[in-house]
Amino acid sequence: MSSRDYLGEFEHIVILALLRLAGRAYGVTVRQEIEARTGREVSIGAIYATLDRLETKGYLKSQFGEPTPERGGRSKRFFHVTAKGVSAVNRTHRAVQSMTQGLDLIGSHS
Amino acid sequence: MSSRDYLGEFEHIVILALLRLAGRAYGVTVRQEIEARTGREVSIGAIYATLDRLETKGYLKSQFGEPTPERGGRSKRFFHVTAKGVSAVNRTHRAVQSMTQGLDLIGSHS
DNA sequence: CAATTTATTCTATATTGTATAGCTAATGTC
DNA sequence: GACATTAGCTATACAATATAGAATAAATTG
Repeated sequence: MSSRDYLGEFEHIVILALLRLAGRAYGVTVRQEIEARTGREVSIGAIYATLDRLETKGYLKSQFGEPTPERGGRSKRFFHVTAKGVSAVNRTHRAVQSMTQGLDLIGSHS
Repeated sequence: MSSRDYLGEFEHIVILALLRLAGRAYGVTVRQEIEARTGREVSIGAIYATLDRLETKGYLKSQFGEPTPERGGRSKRFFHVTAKGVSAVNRTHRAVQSMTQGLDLIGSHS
């Protein structure tokens, strides 16, 4: 465990997108998945910046695939989560869960 | 909803601490609650900086209480979460949940 | 090879995360 | 009441994360 042990808010979302996209995760699909699921709009630049950071930390790995026979289309960079990345997700989840334990939320707060 | 709609990772933890501490949340107890629950050590400065930001965004409010009759017992600044703050927590939770839906985690990833 | 398309990289800036040091207001002691 | 001691809060600074937009690259087609 290095200096910052918990995933940032957006890092968390991005890494979850990778997990659910499994073998077909690359910039564009990651963005789509996040937008489709959460309704949150994010720039493609934001996606890549985060992917790069996560890879640097060893939570992801990536490799370029073969270009697909579509109009245009340079080759995609596919990402997958490492075991270390999965640990980070779990750690982050546990932290929130421990703080949420026994709270009802949706409360009546002024 | 303004520019950044989701709580940052630490903001999230801090606001959850306030919710569970209810009427007795102030700098010191917030810090204790987080450390006790998550095992995560945070400086008191980090706590206040985050509380101040959350208050600026309207997610919290604070007021000073009466000084307590202890040695050094100066008055505490008590914090409570606003309705807007509760909404932010829920929004953040929903985002993660929508991304987690149907994932097993604890997976076998390389 | 120019135009078009899909995808990635670069760059720049705002917001968050985090620690340390310093300041204030209480109480206790002589 | 001057001064030490204590609990709690503020100020400041800097590193890391979030985010957008423009620029660049690599394919495909006529």
